[in-house]
Amino acid sequence: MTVNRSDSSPNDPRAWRSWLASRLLPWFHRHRRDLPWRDNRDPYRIWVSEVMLQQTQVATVIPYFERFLRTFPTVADLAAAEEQAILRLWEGLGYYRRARDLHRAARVLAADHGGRVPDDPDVLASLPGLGRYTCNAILSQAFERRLPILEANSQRMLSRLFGRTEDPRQGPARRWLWQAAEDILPQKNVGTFNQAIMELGALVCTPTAPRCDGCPLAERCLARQSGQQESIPARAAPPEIVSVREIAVVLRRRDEVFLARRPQGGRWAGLWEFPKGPIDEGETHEKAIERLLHERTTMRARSGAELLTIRHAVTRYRVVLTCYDAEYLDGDFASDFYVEGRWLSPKSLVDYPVSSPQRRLATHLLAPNPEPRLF
DNA sequence: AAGCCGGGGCT
DNA sequence: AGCCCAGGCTT
Repeated sequence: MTVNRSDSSPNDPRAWRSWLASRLLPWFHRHRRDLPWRDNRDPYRIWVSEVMLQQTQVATVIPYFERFLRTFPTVADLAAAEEQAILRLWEGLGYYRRARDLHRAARVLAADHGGRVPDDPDVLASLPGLGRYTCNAILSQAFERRLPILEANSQRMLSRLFGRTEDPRQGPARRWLWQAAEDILPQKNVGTFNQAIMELGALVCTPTAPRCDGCPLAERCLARQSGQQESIPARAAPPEIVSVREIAVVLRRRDEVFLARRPQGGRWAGLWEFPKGPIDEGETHEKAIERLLHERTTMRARSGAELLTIRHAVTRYRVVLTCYDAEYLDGDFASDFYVEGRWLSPKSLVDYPVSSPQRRLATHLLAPNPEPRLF
């Protein structure tokens, strides 16, 4: 068996293990924020917090978390809830599939696992919404399982610590970072250690202007030694701006509102219904929309000033859209209109003081003869 | 591997 | 006005 000589290299994360724990754990003990999901090791609390924290900052999550746990203190409470009640508490957090997955997973646990969050990686990983990060975060924090985590904070912190100049989001670098996150795990206090890494990333090793003066790892940080702490992690290359043909439309028929959209280069794959419930059997969405619309759409993909133009002839459907610089359209025919800015961004629509962006949109669209508004 | 989901905070 | 955030799922 050959020995990988990198094992003894100073850049081998395994060689940093004891030093890291000795620097990180005392720092965390001193600087850790008092966050509501740190009150105890209840795996359900940790689970909910981890899901809410996905792509969402701590300060945003706190009030949602507290309200959520007051309403649904246990897995059983969550499992017994209506999805709409859960979504209502989620309004404003975004990524609403997280809430639906949380609900579905709670129902599985209530039905098959006695309403407990199991100390079992295979069971956890089988639940919707629980990927590698979230599973390991729960298992390490609630059950002291020796498993690594890698998310935005630790990814940035480890990239700097080990002087990794490549894009940490790309495959090989990402695999290296996961391995490093595993290699540096101490034998004890794994949950605390994982939290300490993230806390350092959140409080000290920040995306811009890292506070190296207050960093317990500064003396060995390779990025700092080479003055690259500001340039690591490498920025993702900005997405190439490509002109694509895309079309979007909001349809209203009787009391039902539909939002339809053709994804980039694809066929009519996306169609959501607002507020909910199927449209009539017998007429496919695709057929109806194809028939209704003659698109003249040029839209630059993702970001930048966009132009969305829709031409259509309406027969059975009524098309309603109120947005920036757009004309209010209603009736059996419609003229051209376009939306500038993000396509159907909730903020570009009416600021309606009710419920989620989706519901806000739906409510607005369902209102009789809404007035056009400029933003 | 890339696209998609999303509102809010920060510079 | 961008960039970023305690990611996961789908294609």
